[in-house]
Amino acid sequence: MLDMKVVRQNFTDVKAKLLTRGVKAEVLDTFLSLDENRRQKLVKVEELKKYRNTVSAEIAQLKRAKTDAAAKINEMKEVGSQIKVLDEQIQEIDQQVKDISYTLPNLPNDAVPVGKDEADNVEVRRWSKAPTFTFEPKPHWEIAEELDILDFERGAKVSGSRFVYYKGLGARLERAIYNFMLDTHVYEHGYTEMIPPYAVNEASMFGTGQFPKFKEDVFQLENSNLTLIPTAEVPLTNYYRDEILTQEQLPTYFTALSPSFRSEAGSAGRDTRGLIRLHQFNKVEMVKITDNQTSYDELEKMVQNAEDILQKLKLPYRVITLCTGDMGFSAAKTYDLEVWIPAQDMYREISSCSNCEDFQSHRAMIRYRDENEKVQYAHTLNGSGLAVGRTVAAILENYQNEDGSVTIPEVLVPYMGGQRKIVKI
RNA sequence: GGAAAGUUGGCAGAGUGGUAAUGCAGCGGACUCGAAAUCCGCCGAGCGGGGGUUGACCUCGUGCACGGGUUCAAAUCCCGUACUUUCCUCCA
Repeated sequence: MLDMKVVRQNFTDVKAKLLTRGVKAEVLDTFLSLDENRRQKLVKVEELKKYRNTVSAEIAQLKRAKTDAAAKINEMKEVGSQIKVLDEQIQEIDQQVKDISYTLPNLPNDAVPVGKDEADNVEVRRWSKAPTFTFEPKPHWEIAEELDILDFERGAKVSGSRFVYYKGLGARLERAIYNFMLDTHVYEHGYTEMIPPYAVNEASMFGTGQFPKFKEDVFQLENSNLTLIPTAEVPLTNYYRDEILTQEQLPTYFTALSPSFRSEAGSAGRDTRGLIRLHQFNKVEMVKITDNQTSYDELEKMVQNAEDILQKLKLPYRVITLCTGDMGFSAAKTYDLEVWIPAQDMYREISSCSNCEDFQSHRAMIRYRDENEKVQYAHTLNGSGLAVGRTVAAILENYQNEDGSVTIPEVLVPYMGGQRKIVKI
């Protein structure tokens, strides 16, 4: 959520920036005039309330002195009804202001390239080269089904499309990967390991920006206000919701493995096969809560933490900066990491690291006291480190051999009980 | 799922209709070589306005879990919701 004062005082600038994110100009103009109107009425009603407070004190005096106060009481009845009318009007305007402000995306950082969609994203760097195959590389779902380590058919039978069973060494591989990721983040990158709730309440979904705008993207539990988390970012970032931290608590680094549940409404027909787009997938998430000075340094470090995983796995990838039109709702700046998927002959997103600046902390009220004891909004960052299912897909494809077997990346061998290869039984 | 109690400032804890005691903590000062103890003074979040500065400040409103209601006036009365704790039941 944007700071109302910032919007008001820098309206032209804010408007220009939000237009690059697809917000309509008239929405912003309405927003500004509603705010103006609200403040005018607020001044009036506050004057009346001040008057009421004064006279009420007088009434109390008269009552104590057992004097007649009927005249003042009658006057206050009138004032009271005026206050009520104004309060109702203000409340109504307030609601309209909120309805708009809840759906306005974050302001892009100045360094973010302006653009319409993913075609305007900017590549920052590449690491390693796509492997060359002496045979036609197969898509990961074919490799996996031949090795009997993934079962999409039975996933569909038991749950529906976009659900899968990992089986045998497939399940073992998934577990090896996320243990490796967690160990690396905890023991090398300094994150605190968490196991968060996998269902969260409405306030938490609002806090990180999923609600109210993106309700159709999630699985809502019936007859409750609980939602299955679409990412561990939600419970991790909301950990400090409605709290004021001390500066010593910052920066805080959290990491967690969790399943992520997404309805994938509107993506029918896309990535219908394989591990790329499922209703449920595992992800190791990184979240940082920082002060408002160091968050961009922390973002760079977080991206490096994610890259470190890919480098240790020796998976070719590239880093891109998302343009204004392609960024997520809460982000001020986002780097995506895209891993090489040989069978598709392209890079696919495997991590997304964002600095949300104070956008989420305004919603979730995550604050800290600075060295002057002043309350400041914290900055929040989140990034995948990494999407586990997509990592499995990348490994199966990049490490596949002509005979249908898959070599285990060196760094995972200890996590696989010494096993170096997955072969057909 | 059943029953009861509770939710007040950083913490503890009063307050059953007249506008939030008190203690601890914190800040400033005195005493002291310094510290502790003691004494004196100050301070109660947060949120939203207005004026002013540009982020020293002044001022008002709001604020006693949240949302409504009654009243000239609500922490106090009424209704609803959430959460916490304890007991019972159930259960990995």
